Amino acid sequence: MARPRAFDDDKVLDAVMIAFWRHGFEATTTRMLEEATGVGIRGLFNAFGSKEQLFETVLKRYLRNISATLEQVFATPTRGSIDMVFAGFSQPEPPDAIAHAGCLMVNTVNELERTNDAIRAQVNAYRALWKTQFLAALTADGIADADNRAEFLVGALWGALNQVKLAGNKAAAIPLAEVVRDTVKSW
Amino acid sequence: MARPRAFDDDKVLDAVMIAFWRHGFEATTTRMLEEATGVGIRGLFNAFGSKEQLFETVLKRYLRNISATLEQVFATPTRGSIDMVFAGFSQPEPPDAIAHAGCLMVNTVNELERTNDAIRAQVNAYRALWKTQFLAALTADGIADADNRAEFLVGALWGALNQVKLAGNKAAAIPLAEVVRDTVKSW
DNA sequence: ATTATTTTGCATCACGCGTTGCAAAATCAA
DNA sequence: TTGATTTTGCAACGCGTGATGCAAAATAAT
Repeated sequence: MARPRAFDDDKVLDAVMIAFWRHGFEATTTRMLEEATGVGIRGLFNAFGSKEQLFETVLKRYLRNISATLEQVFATPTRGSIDMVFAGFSQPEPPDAIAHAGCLMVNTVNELERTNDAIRAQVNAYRALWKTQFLAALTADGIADADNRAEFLVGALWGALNQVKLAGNKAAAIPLAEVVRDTVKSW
Repeated sequence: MARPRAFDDDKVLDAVMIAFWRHGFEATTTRMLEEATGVGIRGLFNAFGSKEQLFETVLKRYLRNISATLEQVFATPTRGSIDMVFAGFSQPEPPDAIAHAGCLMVNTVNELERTNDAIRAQVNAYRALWKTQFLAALTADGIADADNRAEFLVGALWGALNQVKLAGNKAAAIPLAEVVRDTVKSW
């Protein structure tokens, strides 16, 4: 019927995600996307719409990825699940990872007013996802003041990720993470 | 000898600071600065240099402002000083304040690679300022593991400010702040 | 008044941005 | 092969950006 697409959508979206992750929405130019994906901008726009729609698609993908990981970690929600999250900062990252760029969603917070409502909604959804999981773990372990403490954990996590972005180094958040782990243990 | 400047430098820098605070460095255009200050861009550039230099000047000003406040709060550093910081989220803000925009320095983290080294250095200095004060308070109160805990407090504070920016509402960080206050009390 | 010096407003510059028009190329059912 | 349909690459567009050239305006010492 028609000419088939010459590139792998998943691979391209991953490359786009990394580009946005590293540089943010605004600072990532369409020319950079071309270079990162190896696909002409005409092809990208034809397949995924505008730059903003592309960003939206990528955020959805990011949310889905993390969500899948969280479902495993919090499969049986306990204090230990929370501990695993913050222990993650101490684990060395593979050389090809970009965990040193912080978190795509956290980084996006500062660009909210420059993007659309759908994007704002996704950042909020991401935050809500974390809170839900933390809350489940605290509740399952019968910990008091669970709601406020879940909110606290989300905030601490975002502070850690912000610090990672600032330092350009995942390990920079280890001291913070350690105190959080101790605090959770003490609840 | 020469024609005197027609505007008040302090007032202008305050207006510029608010503009950058609200929208970030990149998203604040020179035209917006004109409107915010009532001064033509030619006047601004003539007085303060380029947009980047202007941002640098404003960051320095911001750092100095907060530093002065911290010196008061931590004049006699104790647990209570730390408590005051996080209790601040519960205090209603005057209608003209822009505390709902989070913190200029925290917001700037995401723009670091798009600006120069001097700006990166100032953000780091700001973070170091907070850590120093927290550390002094913890040490003065003879609290163990002071260094890590000071790091933790900075991270928690930045997470809170990031949340404020996301919600556009200072009160959004209250649950987090309350847990931090309790935690500090328990040390 | 004259002169030296700085500020100011206007118009404008070159540049990079996101996006699109268009026609050639590629595919596959008929 | 034909024809319908989609993708692709090239060039280009309009727009907003940070920054500047220039001359008029404003000051204060001489």
